[in-house]
Amino acid sequence: MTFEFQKIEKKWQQYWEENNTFKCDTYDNSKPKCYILDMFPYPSGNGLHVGHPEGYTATDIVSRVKRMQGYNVLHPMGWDSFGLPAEQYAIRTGNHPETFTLENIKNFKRQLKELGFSYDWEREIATSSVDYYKWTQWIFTKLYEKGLAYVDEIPVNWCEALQTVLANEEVIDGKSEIGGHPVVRKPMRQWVLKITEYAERLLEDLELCDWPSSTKEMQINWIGKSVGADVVFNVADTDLSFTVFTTRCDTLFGATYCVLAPEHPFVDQIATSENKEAIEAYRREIASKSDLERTELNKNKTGIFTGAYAINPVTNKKIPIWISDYVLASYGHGAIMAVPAHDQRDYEFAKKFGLEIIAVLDGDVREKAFEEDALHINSDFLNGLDKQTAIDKMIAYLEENNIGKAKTTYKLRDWLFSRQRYWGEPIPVVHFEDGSMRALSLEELPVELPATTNFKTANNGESPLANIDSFINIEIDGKKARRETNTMPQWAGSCWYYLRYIDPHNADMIADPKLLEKWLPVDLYIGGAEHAVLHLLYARFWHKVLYDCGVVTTKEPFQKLFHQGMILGENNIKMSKSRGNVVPTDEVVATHGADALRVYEMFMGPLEATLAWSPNGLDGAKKWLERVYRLIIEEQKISEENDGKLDYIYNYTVKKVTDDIASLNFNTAISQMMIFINECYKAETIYREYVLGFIKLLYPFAPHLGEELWQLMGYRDTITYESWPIYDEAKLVKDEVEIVVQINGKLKAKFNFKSNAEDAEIQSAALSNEKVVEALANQTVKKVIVVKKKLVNIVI
RNA sequence: GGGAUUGUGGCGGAACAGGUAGACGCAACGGACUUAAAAUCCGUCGGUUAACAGCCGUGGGGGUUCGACUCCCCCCAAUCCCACCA
Repeated sequence: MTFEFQKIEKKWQQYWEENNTFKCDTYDNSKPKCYILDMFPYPSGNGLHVGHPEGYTATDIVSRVKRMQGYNVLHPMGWDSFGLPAEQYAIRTGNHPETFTLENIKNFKRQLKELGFSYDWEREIATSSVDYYKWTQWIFTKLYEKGLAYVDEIPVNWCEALQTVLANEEVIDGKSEIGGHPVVRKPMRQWVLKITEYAERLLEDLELCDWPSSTKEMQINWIGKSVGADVVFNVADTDLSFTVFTTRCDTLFGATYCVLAPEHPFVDQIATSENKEAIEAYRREIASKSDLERTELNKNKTGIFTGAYAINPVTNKKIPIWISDYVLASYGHGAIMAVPAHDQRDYEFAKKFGLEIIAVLDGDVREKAFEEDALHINSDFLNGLDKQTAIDKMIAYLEENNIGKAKTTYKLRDWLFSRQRYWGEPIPVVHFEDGSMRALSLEELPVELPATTNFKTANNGESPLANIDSFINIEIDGKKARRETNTMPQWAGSCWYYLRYIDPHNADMIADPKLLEKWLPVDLYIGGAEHAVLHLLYARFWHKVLYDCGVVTTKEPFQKLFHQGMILGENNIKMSKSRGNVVPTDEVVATHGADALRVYEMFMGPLEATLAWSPNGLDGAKKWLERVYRLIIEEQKISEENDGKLDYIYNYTVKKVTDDIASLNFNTAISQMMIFINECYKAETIYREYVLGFIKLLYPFAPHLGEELWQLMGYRDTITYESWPIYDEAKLVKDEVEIVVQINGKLKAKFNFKSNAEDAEIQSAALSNEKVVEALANQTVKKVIVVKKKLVNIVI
């Protein structure tokens, strides 16, 4: 008889549902809290494939163990349900995106339930439901009030195919992240969030986060702090001046020319008439190149002389001002001072156009720029100084003479926050006829999405909401007003969802402050590494704003973060519909069951590893569960008496599984359970207590089978709140241990010896070992190294 | 170009405050049980070899050490992130 997983899994899923087994009472303070969170999914029309449940299984295991260890566990799930696919579906079919979204949610929910995850479904949220996005809008009004949300006419990434604006983060190599459509620059009125104001805190507080170092590294790079100075250059024979940013103001004596970004508006003011035509031509050439081409060509510097000269503020020499696309308009001031002797890019440019190269650091600049550290030369008051001293002195000089100052810049840009889409949170702002505007108050929220059947972008690229007169034209404060028609990007809802789970049905507040204080931060957060800089940076930003508003009391939202790896198709390629290598969870659940899927995915390898799907491996997991079932149900070996033979292996297994789960090493936890089961097959009898303990260890991984076996052992209630097994330290001490004998580091013999032996005893036992004596014949022993309980190494 | 991570059997992976390399599983092979197959149970399974003797083996080359998958230096390869960032 093998166990009928379909029947068993259904049975327990039903039991959990009927008994509300995983309900979390957030007000219950009798136990310590533990908040375990998954990155919630976008409910796509395709449903779950086997890649989805890897992270969900990991958090589910931890949640189930924590419950058994006496924690009050908050383990919720919801839907990141605003998004582009639903909108595109709506445009295509004319059906409302909500209908489509709700259907998908229903399907996802069914699938997640069939995988046996222990979510408290009473806390389910969806970012596209009015009850939820009312509070997303409320947070926006807080941002607005703090001056962190502003309108600007800025060149944006416009995607013609998607008819929308994309954030820089959503554009990859000049193409949209979703769909790979071409993206062009176009000036438009946009809402922008001042994330740059939080750059320093976002950087500093990474220290507080127990996160993978690679993720922190990516955020650090993304924020891109660089410390340097602004230096003001006057334009010769005019009253004009411009500012450059440099990290090496100490090399200012070597600045022999300046370069402006071609798009820099200042260029038009200073360019001499004979150069204007060439400049325009150059600009056109640049504009026609994609970003990719621009970087590809970076070996060959191009540029045009403007005809104007700047005055080097320390040498007072006239130096030419050029334009070149190697200077980016979007970074710093879009202008640089060029020090060709000590910057390879400047060096190449200077060589190509025959510009002066003056070494100000003591190094060889004949072949290439000298970019190492050295003492200063040709630098007047900086001569003989090292880098840092020279920088400090130069900054002091600049500030004294009012020609520059210390400055820190960040690569991080303000967050382009508006989208010209229907299926998103309407930005809760109204515009009056006099040009003023205001954010709506809490009483005026939510701004609901109006019903419509036309989901296409309005002319001139405006949101579809601009087509709906009844939505736009309102009267407020006794005046005629127009509603803002832009909506928020998909990231908005996911910036704060972890707060709402804590108090999901609160109609008066975002959440009860007492609960927020108690439950934050999230103790464990698991999700894909692809969110390392987008979602995880935006959410941290909003959290800090809410911290400043007094809504939350922790500086950071997610204490421990972990990224699960990707599951590739059998052919070692990323699963995708077009490649036809997607394995849907429904299929696996039908043929192997949820428990087998969970055990297999956790056993495949380390949680963070990217691994290929293997049907054989899945079979193996199922067979092992059957083997466990047979052992307990059929073998008739269970005894009320303990013969002691499994003492060590049982206690070691409890310890190993407990420790491995704590460190998220699920693969080795499972292998240890397998070893235990193998030992049980060899044993004559198995002590009943050990069977019960093992079932508890198994339960978080294979919850349906765990519950079933628990019941078959005679218990009526769920195993969910039984206490986690404890190991007996004393039983982990062996009387005898195996001692290895090496000669010159190579294994020669092994023998068993009492574990509490002294070095001398072990040594003499080793030296009198038969094999060792044989190997040592005619050799002189130089030295003997003894490691207690482990080995003896004889040097000859 | 910069940064990060990773290289272990036919395959996924164990083991690293330096101490028996290859746990556990998959595949393969053998045996038992079957009329037979599947399933199951019991074995074997890095290479070389007649050998459970010896030798060689953790991407390659050096080094430190009684002893190195583990530490140090130099290469090589792969993956990811950033990329003319001043």
